Amino acid sequence: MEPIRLGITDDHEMVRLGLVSYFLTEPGIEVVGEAKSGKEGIALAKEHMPDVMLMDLLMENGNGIEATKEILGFHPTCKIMILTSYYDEEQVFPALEAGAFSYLLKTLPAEKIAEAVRDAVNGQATIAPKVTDLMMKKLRPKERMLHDDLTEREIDVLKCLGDGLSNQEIGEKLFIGVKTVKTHVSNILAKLELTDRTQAAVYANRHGILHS
Amino acid sequence: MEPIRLGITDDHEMVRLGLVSYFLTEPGIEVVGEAKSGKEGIALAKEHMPDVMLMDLLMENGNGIEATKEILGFHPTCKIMILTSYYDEEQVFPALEAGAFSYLLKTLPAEKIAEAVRDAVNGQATIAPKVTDLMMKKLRPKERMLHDDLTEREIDVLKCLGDGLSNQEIGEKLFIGVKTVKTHVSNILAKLELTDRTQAAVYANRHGILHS
DNA sequence: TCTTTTATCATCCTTAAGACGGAGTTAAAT
DNA sequence: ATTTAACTCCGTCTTAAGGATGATAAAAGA
Repeated sequence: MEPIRLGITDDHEMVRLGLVSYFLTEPGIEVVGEAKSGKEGIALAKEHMPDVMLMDLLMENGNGIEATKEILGFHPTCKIMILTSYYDEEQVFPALEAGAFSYLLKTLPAEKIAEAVRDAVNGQATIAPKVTDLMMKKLRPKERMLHDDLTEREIDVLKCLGDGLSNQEIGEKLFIGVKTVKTHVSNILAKLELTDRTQAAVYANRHGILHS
Repeated sequence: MEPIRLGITDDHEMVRLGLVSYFLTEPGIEVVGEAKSGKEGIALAKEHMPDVMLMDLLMENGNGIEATKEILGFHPTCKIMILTSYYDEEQVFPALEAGAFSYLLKTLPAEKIAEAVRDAVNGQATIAPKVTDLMMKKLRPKERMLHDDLTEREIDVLKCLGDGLSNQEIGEKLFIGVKTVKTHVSNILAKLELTDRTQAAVYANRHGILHS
């Protein structure tokens, strides 16, 4: 049987070293190339068309998510396996949306990683338990936020309230009249079931409705 | 010249592999042992008394900071070099207080790590730039908080403001008259250089002045 | 002991806030 | 074509908020 052709993209030199040295002793898996950035990873994939690519996420030059999309563009059967230290929501979902096949944490023993590589070739994805937890949390119907009912403009006003601005100041900031602001504020208070702008300011701050 | 005797404590198998395989090719540095937890690291240090120990921080069984303290207890000349992925305040300062000699990030190329190990033996500490940034931030005299001037009672009132309570409600909660509350609020606004209760509420929330 | 700070309550005055109702415009949805 | 929703603006009315100022009593310092 042909060995599995594996690519490695990771900006940590030691991680690359560790993986390479491990897979040297691992029969059936051949490391066909290493890359230390997203860009290099893309080039590597183009050149060697590996069966599986181990891909770090946070890298200096072109992140793993972009690289994943790119690679799948010209090599759609490549099994791209995210191998990262983090498991933030910010990372996990974009990565999976980009088409990553597996999602592993670097805490995983090398043996398990090799196993996951073999599984990937057989169509079996491996997702780290901590990541599945996150997915469950995200996928379960999230509670309806009161402020989902707010219109865009009302959100604008609420953000200003969250900064402690007066109606006058809000009007100047949003280029609308004070009366208009008062209307928005009243509507906001009604929708959020609050009694005054101070509570609205607290609401905005505690729910992270702030100027981005 | 005797080779530098190096210990490695890290729960990531790949990192250990990477380090070991790198130092195999590095003259003058000999890896005398590996450990995959704080506890193992302590045992390793006890057994081999290495000149330098590369130490991860976040590990399952006994973290790197505890291990650092412990090891320096019986082997005070050991240069313990933190090698971690993170650089939170939460990690950096306890680690340095514990007696860690250097603080490196895993993003560092292997070559630089070897260099840092040699430097450590010669008494030259290496601290990652991102970490020194943190240190500067922490060490610079922290700005006087405006609310240091507030009296206890005013803090009580400010906490209530932070919850969006009206003067009436605050009075009921603190068992004082509305007039008194107004006095306190006015004093708070003057001391914090704010214009109204809404800004005070924002201040309270953003500075974490909340009911504990 | 004398002074300062803190906490309490008070009066007068001004105004920003907010409720309520009405209305015109645009854009999207039906 | 009609309805609905969103954004805008206007006026009236009521009240909570807040500034300025003063007073009293207890506690803490000097």
